[in-house]
Amino acid sequence: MNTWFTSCVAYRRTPAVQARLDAQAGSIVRAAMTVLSRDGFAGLSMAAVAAEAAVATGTVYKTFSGKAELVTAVFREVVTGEVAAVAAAGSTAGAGKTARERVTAAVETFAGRALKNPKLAYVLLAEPVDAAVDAERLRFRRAFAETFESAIAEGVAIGQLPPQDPRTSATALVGAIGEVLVGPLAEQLESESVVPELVAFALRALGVPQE
Amino acid sequence: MNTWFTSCVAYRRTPAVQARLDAQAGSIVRAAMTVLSRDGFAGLSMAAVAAEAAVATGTVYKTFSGKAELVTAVFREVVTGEVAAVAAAGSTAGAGKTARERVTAAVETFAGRALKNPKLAYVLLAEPVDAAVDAERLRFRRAFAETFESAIAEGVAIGQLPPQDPRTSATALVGAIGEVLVGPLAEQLESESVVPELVAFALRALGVPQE
DNA sequence: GTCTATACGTCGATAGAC
DNA sequence: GTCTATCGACGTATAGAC
Repeated sequence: MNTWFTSCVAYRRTPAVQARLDAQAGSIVRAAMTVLSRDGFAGLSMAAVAAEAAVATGTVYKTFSGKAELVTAVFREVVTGEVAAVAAAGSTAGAGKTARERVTAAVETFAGRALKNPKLAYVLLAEPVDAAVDAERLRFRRAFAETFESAIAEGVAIGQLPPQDPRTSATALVGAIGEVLVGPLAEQLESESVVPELVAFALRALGVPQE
Repeated sequence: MNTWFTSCVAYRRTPAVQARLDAQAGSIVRAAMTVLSRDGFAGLSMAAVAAEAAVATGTVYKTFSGKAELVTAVFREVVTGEVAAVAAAGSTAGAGKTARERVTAAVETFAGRALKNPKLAYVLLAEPVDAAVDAERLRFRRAFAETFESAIAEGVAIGQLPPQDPRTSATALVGAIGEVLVGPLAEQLESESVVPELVAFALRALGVPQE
């Protein structure tokens, strides 16, 4: 009668098993990213992810309680990477950079990465899906804005940028870039001129001195 | 047994009846706008709309096949009005206006109307709902961008604005304004300074000469 | 309005880990 | 030997086609 209880306590998840489970979770998320980049949310079915990860559908539910959880996990994973890339490009780390150089680098990174992976970018920015994804997008946009905000604040502080509310300018810039990219991304055309136009717009908008 | 069939064929919709049906459709749409402004999409149930319009729920289905159709009808109705207001504000009609005056008027109108009716603006711009509404939003944003585009093109043509792609700038501006408004709208705070900040951002972004 | 098809989530069986 | 992770097929709901 107590056999279940005692033996259950006796069983412990060993480090090896835990590591394997963790690796599996990572593998499933990566598979989902692959599917998302290729087929968008429209193609992101549990079956497709399971197939891509080479596991059974039931196995996916061991790590994610349902599709919603999987979707948000993948979304966050991708966004984290994108934000990090843009933050690095616009970072103050390379000291001695002018505001012009930093803004240019950040915008080019943002837009350039999007245009190199248009399907994924469209998915992140605009593909009509559902309320849960919309809510994630709001967070995503804010995360981007925050990386811009500190850079702008510093530019204003050291007089390289004219007086302005860094939070507003950063938010506006993220909205501007996102909105402009939606068109080209939706139609899969990589219009060459869009990135330079966007950089010029951003430089003017932040009041970066000409040349 | 045939009574239904014969009377159906014999029955013709008179102009008076048609007019009443049209009026009722308009009344239902207006009721839906009221509900939307007050409770957002979350409160936009067929029952709530019917109650607001003082008709039975079944009556709503006479003019709209389902909730999706009602939602898009209302969305389009509201958007048409907003676009017209902004277009009028930034219009070339008042000839002799400088680019600065027109940009300022358009942005102030856009943002001002949004902040006067925050719930409705939040609904139009950002409230997470579903794919159908998201798709409508994309059209909505483009409609706005087109009104800005012609004004910018003219400003560039007559040399009041520096060379730039009017389509890109217009799209970017719509994205910027929308993104900035989402924050204040979501939290129902009417931060005083946001409109002037937004105007300043827009003037810089389009390259309007200082003062 | 009905019908089909697609996809989510579950369940029992099997194989392997402890 | 016991327990658990994995598999894959099935039930069900919903959306889209005719």
